[in-house]
Amino acid sequence: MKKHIVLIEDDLDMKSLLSEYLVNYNFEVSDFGKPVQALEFINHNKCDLVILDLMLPQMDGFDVCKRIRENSNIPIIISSARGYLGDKVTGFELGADDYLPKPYEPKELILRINAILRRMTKENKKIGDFEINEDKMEISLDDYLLDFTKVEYEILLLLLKNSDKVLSRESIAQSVNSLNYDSKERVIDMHISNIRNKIGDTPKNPKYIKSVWGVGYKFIG
Amino acid sequence: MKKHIVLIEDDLDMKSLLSEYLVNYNFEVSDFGKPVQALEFINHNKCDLVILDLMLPQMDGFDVCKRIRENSNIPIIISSARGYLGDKVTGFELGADDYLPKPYEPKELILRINAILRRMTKENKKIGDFEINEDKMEISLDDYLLDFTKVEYEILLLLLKNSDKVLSRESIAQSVNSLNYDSKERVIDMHISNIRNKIGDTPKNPKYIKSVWGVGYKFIG
DNA sequence: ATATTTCTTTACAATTTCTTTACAATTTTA
DNA sequence: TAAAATTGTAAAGAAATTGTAAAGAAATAT
Repeated sequence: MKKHIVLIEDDLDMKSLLSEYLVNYNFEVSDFGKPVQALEFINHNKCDLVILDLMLPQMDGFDVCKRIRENSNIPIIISSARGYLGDKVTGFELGADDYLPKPYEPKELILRINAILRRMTKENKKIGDFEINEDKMEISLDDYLLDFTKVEYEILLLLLKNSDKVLSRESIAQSVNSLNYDSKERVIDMHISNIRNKIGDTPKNPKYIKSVWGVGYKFIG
Repeated sequence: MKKHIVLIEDDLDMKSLLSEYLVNYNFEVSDFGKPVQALEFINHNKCDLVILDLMLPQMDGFDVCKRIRENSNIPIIISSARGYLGDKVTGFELGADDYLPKPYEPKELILRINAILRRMTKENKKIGDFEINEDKMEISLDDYLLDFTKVEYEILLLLLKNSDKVLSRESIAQSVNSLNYDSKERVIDMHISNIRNKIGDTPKNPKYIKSVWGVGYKFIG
């Protein structure tokens, strides 16, 4: 699936140029000249990465960075004409993931975007006793290939990729394609129950999938 | 806990200089002049990040990068005197996480190390003897993982985050999701009592949660 | 079209958590 | 000091959540 990039850049030419470039590299791009709108957008949409230019009119670029970090953990690449170390320090301290001094070659931006996204979308093959092959849509446990339905596969994959993290039923439903949370909530419990059967896990004293009472489920990594 | 960094650099002066610098920034450092030994080390020890210099004698630097990636997902920062885009492309394609052209300011290396490590290890918050992991919804006391119900967890979290501040029962009820203050006020007292039991605290002469007579409770930070 | 598989809903028992009550102990107020 | 207010908590009751069998609906394959 296309990764969604938010571009914050006040120079109109630069904005459209970069935007186009990113689209050519198969990213979905939402570009903003005004940080306020960008912040609004980030808080209400699923985005994968922010590219933030430091020279912005309304608001200090660092302030934007800080404001993004207040509500979100989304990766941020700061690009700036100012290459001073002090600016870099500030940028990283505010939670930026990379700092790219202008002028830079667009290709390098792509490289850095991909490097960060690669980390984010844990393409980890082995997680605990499980082994994932996303191409084949297969998950094995202790070298034994298990047979999951599509929804079961997606739920287990999500749990595995978020090892130890508590996932609410709602967030599971949202993440799992083809599961809408209009459905009665018990759907997910049912799938979890079936997954547990297939991986030989028990709800009480679980080895892999733990129920978090009143919240959801988590994979024990 | 100290993060363990593997430094691969064949220039002896540079190696010891950088090594010392990193140690000053409170990293644990293992430095290697020969990549073979570094690879061996990485495969048999718990390391958090690799700094790889491209100018190496025995083996092409990119080859080292590739070899590391065959067995490990450890973050790699490539540093190189060659700043050509082509080298960057190769580096990132082989799975590097950052590419830092020489000469660079050591401080910038630190910034980039920290930026990457921040992503890798969602660090637990420590407050006094307590350690919080909000993703996992877990709180430990003196490294001992405690088992709380949802409401208990939320109340304790609130108290911890407001160390030394007196919280009224009403404000606790408001902050804690799923607790409405229509309930009789004693609900919170009850939860506090249960929390105290679990963390081994006594109402009189408390170590952690102090009752503030006529007002509410506070965590003693 | 029919059979099969997968997904969703329902229902109910088992379980866990939350709330209330009640009373003793403590602290403040008068 | 006595009365009033507040706190601590055991125990009981109420409410909410979970597990899953079974049945129905929807999608997919034959």
